[in-house]
Amino acid sequence: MPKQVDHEERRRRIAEAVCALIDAQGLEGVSLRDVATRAEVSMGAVQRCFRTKEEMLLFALGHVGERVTERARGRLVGSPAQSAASTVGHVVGELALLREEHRAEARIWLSFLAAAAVNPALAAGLRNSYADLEGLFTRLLAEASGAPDPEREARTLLALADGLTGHVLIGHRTTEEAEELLHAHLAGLWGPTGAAAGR
Amino acid sequence: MPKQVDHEERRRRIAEAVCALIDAQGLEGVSLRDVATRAEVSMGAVQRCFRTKEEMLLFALGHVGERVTERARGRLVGSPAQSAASTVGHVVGELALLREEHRAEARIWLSFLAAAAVNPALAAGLRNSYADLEGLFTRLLAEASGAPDPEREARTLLALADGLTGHVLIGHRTTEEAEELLHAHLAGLWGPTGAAAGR
DNA sequence: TTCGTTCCGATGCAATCGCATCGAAAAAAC
DNA sequence: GTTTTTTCGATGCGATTGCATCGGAACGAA
Repeated sequence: MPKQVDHEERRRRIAEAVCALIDAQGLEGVSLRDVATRAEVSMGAVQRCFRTKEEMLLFALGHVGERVTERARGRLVGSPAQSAASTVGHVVGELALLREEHRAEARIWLSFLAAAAVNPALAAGLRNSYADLEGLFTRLLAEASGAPDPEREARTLLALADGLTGHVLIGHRTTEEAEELLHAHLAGLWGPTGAAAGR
Repeated sequence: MPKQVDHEERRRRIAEAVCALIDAQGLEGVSLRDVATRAEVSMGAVQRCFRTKEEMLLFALGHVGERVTERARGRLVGSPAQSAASTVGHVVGELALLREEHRAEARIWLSFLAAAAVNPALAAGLRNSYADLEGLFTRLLAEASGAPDPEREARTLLALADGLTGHVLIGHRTTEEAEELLHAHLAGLWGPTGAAAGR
């Protein structure tokens, strides 16, 4: 009893459309009709995939969350031989979503963050991703730096990256400035005499 | 030819209503009708005060921006005799919008931030407030710490505060955790041996 | 008073929203 | 081949949106 089309694949496709729309016009600019058009499916298809709009957004949130953490994790295991310090720099750079190519994801992330402030379900979804990232950072910092409290450093780093991302998005900070600030902060982590991460 | 009612006063009143609505349901939940109802004025009044909805939102953004920077500045000059370190701690604590009483402002701020990512006019408004805050922080840090680059520290601090605020809003971080991280970061500023700011 | 101008609140309107429903096409069962 | 069941795309519906328009109240000048 094979279904006519792969449902999961379609959900993925719709999630991508949602992301594209959020990137272009923000969360408020996302209507079911536009999503259907962008995903090149009928409105009925969208409604069958997701019972309600909120359910759709929630899935899309999980989708980008997965992509982001996946990429950070990939960066991590992808360069096991490098110095831990350099690895931290790379992972954070990836995570901060500063690069132009990830600007879209940053906008999407920020939209969800703002929406989550008044929507418990979205907040729960976001917390999952944040917990993952924080754990990843903590483990990374634990083996990379001699800091006595890697968890504290990871939490600080995560918040700093998030804040910088927002500042870059509204043009209050350039990508270069943000990266420099991030690297300077990291350099301060392994003692005032330590060498900064590459770049 | 005195106007029947004070226009500026009314604009203020409407801005407050906008803020209250954003706090409760986010930016998407703000309609002209709801604003009028909340501000206890007619819809026509809202329309005469602001030609368009965007103009209204822009004014509201400026309104909260003024409130926030004003409060931070007030904190600054209000305690000139204290140690600079303690002052920094207080100002940042105020700015981070962590306290429950300022949670509403934090939500509003975050909403505008997300909207600004896809709305140049709002972004410009936000940049003004950020520039003010950054200048304030920079001057404060310059005379408070012996750090060689107070501007860098100010920028980092601002981003960290913003990031933490977001994390608190979605429940990924408690207010206490965030304050502790903020203070720990500050403590690291004036040399690893320096005393932390008061609490 | 009477006229003319200005300001006010209320209502109208076209567009769009999320969601429910429907007939037809396809698949499965027999 | 026929019938039954499921899945599809499309359309309908009530509600809500931002904005435009309208009749009347409030004021100053004559």
